[in-house]
Amino acid sequence: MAKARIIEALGALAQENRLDIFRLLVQRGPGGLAAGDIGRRLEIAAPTLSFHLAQLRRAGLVKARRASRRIIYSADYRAMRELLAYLTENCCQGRVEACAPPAAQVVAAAPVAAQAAARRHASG
Amino acid sequence: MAKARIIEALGALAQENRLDIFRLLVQRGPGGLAAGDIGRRLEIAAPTLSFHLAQLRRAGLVKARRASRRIIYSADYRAMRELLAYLTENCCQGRVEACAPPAAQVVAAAPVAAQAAARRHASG
DNA sequence: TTGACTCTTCCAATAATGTCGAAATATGGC
DNA sequence: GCCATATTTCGACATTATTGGAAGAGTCAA
Repeated sequence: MAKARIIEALGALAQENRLDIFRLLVQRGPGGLAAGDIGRRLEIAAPTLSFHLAQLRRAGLVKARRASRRIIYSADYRAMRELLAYLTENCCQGRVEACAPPAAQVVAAAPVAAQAAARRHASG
Repeated sequence: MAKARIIEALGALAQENRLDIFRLLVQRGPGGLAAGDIGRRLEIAAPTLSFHLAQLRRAGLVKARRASRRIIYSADYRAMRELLAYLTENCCQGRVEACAPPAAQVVAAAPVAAQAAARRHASG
C-alpha cells in the first residue's frame, strides 16, 4: 500500500473539524448525514465544510451519495482499515502488543495455543 | 484522552519525512539512532531534521537522550498506543472488526468463549 | 419558469508548515 | 584555553492549508 495514501489519510484526520466530522459520521453509521446537518451540528460554515468533506473524500475516509437535494455523507472504512494496518505493521515493530489498545493487547499477549484456538473458531 | 493530543500525533505522522523518521526509529528498536545518522540515511538537512524531530517529540512519538556529543532518538510507543486506541474507539464504531487489520479481525470475529480463554491465559 | 433549498466552486485573505544557510550552543579531546 | 564534532536555534523564504463571502449548479415544487 502506498505511503502517500497513508499520509493522505493521516493528514485528513489531523485537523479538528475533519476529525469531528469523521467521528460524527462513524457514530451515525451507514445512514450517514446530509452535509447541511453536519454543518449545523458542528457549526461549520458551508464552504469550509465542503472543503473538509472533499479532503476526507479524497482520503477515502468518507463517501457521498445524493438523496434528492441533499448530499448524504457516511464513513467509509476502507482507508481506516488500511491506515490501522499500516500503523501496526510499520510503526509497532511488527509486534502488535507494542502499540495495540488494551483489548488487543490481551489477545496478543496470550499464548500461541489460545490464538490458534481463536483462529480455528473463526474459520469454522 | 485529549483530542488535541490525538491531532498532534496524527499531524506528526502526516508528513513524509516524519513518517520515514518514525518508521526508521521503530525498526531500530530501543537502541535508537543519533540525529546525524538519521539525517544521513534519509538525506535530510540538519536543520530540517531537527525541526521534524522536535515535532515528533512534542507529539510524544519519539524520545531523545544524549550520549556524549550525540543525541540519540528512539521511538516512544505511548503516543502511538493512545492514537490506535482512540482511532479504534472513536473511528471504528466501537467495534474493532470494522477497521482492525486482518490479524486482529480474526480474533475479533472469534466467539466470546475463545476470547475469554485468551484472557484467562494472559492473566494467569 | 420562477423561487426556495442544498451544496459546491471560486476567490482572496490569513495562518500554518516546511526548508535550509548562517549562527549559536553543547560536548569532548588536546 | 582552542579546535573539531554534533545538534539546535534563528531568520528568511516558499509552499500549502484554512477560512468564508459571493456566485454558480443541481433538485424539487408549483
